[in-house]
Amino acid sequence: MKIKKKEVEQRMKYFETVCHDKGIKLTHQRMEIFREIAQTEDHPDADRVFQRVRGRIPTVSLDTVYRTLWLLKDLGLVVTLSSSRERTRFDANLQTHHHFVCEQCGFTRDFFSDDLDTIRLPDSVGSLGEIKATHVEVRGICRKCAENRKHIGPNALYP
Amino acid sequence: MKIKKKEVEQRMKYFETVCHDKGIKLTHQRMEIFREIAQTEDHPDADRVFQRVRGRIPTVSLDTVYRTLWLLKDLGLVVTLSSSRERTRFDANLQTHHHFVCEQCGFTRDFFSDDLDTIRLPDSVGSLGEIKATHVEVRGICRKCAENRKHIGPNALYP
DNA sequence: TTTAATGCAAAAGATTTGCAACATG
DNA sequence: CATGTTGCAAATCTTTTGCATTAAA
Repeated sequence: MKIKKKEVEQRMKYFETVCHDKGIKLTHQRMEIFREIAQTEDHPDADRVFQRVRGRIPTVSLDTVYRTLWLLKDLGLVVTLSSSRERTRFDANLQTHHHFVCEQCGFTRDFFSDDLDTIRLPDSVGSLGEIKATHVEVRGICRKCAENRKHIGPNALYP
Repeated sequence: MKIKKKEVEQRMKYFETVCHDKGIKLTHQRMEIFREIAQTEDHPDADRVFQRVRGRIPTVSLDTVYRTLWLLKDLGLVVTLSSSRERTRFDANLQTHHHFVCEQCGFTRDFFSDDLDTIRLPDSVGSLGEIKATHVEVRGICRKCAENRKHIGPNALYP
């Protein structure tokens, strides 16, 4: 599904502003890679972005796509589905439950809530398909990572 | 964090029952791999399971761990965090929103809900760390996949 | 004894890195 | 023009597969 042209233009403008403010060069590749994500609602992965951008810049390389994607994430211009650069993780707890995940170190802990288990979803969701399960993912910074940051100072990128 | 011994025993019992009922052989490796996930709350990935099981079965191989993990998932004995065997996917929508994900094909669509954006989390969550974002992941089967299943019949494993 | 499961080694996939050439500001 | 960015090729990491051997039922 396509995002409205006007919205895409706004996203591009914002992208350009952020890059300019942070002294990040606005290359042809970066613009097309960002545009690709900005103009679709289907949340492509790196390879899909690569395939599509290649249609417009035939010489673009996959590693540039990867580098740009993580850059965009660091700049806060895109978000990732499924927390981070993580491998698949397994859980033997079959009760309905939810997760807190640390964005920094991947620390994950279950939590339980009857309220959350019974949340009502908008009707529009039901029309997308048959719903099997609903669960809540809370992303944050765990205590240990917060503690480390304090010691190192607020500007440390990787504690 | 460790799961209570009694709970682990129950999970093991259930695992053994399911394997027996489905005619799946109860090998030493499978038992230790399942036990590893059943006895911890930290949701290990394949390699972490491998490292830990290796402490007890030094000759176990990583590919057996992978095969067993996916088998356990097919049997419904474990669940995976972050939907499926997917690569990281990117999203330029910075508004708070939620996702419907098809378990079969990975089809993903945003949805919005003021109710969900303001859900109240149990206090226990706050004690795990600083909360940055909360979002709801709905897993299901999209209409297209449901349609395909119908044509092929209810027993088709992979339409 | 029969059949499925394992371990090995190798293949296939995905992502990252070093470096010379190049483009942006 | 200076520096950051790209593309390439190669390295690295993760996951899967084919096949002979082994073990469960």
